[in-house]
Amino acid sequence: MPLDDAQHEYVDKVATFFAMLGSARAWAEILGWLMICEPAEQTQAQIAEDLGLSAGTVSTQLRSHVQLGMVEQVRVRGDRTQRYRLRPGAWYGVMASELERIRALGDLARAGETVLPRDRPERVTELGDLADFFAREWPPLMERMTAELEKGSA
Amino acid sequence: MPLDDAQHEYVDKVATFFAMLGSARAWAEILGWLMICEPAEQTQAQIAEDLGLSAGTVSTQLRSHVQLGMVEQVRVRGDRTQRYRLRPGAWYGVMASELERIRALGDLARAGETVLPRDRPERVTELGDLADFFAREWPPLMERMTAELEKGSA
DNA sequence: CAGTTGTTTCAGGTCATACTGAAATCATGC
DNA sequence: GCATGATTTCAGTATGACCTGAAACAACTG
Repeated sequence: MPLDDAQHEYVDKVATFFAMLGSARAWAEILGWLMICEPAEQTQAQIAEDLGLSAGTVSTQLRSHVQLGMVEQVRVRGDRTQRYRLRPGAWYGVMASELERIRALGDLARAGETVLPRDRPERVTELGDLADFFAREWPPLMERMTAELEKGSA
Repeated sequence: MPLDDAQHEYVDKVATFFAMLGSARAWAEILGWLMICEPAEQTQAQIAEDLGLSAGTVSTQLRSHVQLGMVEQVRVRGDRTQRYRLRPGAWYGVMASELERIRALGDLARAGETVLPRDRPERVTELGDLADFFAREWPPLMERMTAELEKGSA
């Protein structure tokens, strides 16, 4: 089913947002469309057709989504075609994975201690303190988040 | 003062990290150098010389840092040259500004309500709930952060 | 006011990457 | 096993970003 005007506008809005953050346009368009398409499960061919993208682009960018954990494949017995859909809890997963980046920042700060400047060393140490703080706070924050979101959907 | 081996390695580490997140290499190198250079205040010419970058690149990328609030200019009376340094609390500011992105995500989710799919509408609504959650949690988290970091530096 | 040094601007070269289109590959149904 | 259609791969193109180098500009010194 092709996109109507409102859907097209929304896909564009999502694509613009994520493109601003550095994502490939096609990557972001696919994400936007998978948020609102009907049914939620779509084949690569359908996505390519609906968004006017080449099959190659859809294949590549979908693989990226799958690797990032945003999208999952759905096997349908008796049907040759694979379907893809936004993974339940996809948004939650994105936030949870931020912890890895926080840890990487902490590593970066610790590596800086070997070249710690005498003048204003807090340029480096503040980063370490910040990373430590978030490394401590993030897990309980994630727990509160899941508790809150489940409550909403119950 | 040119970089010694350890400093060069660290600048490279910082540059690689931020380049992975999509930053320009020169932007990230300048950031890394401003974290550990001595003294903390540097002129554009010094930075260009030390990092082996052109004056134009340093001018452009430094302006970006200033606009993002990471770096500030230091006026020195009686000296023709402007100096730049990593802003105190620069890392804190980065985290605090995340609230804007959270709000933007919320706007995106709300815009999606006009095209809410019948099948699995939580693809959109979960994003909104998530954004609302973080919009509520972020300010108190920031307060705890500042309290904690001040305690450490006291 | 001229000279010197630091900064900004900008045209051009270089490089990385997104995307396409087509060929190859794969998976399934008959 | 063959035919069909979906998916993957890949060479080629194009778009855009980064960076440089040079010229214009600004700010201070003597």
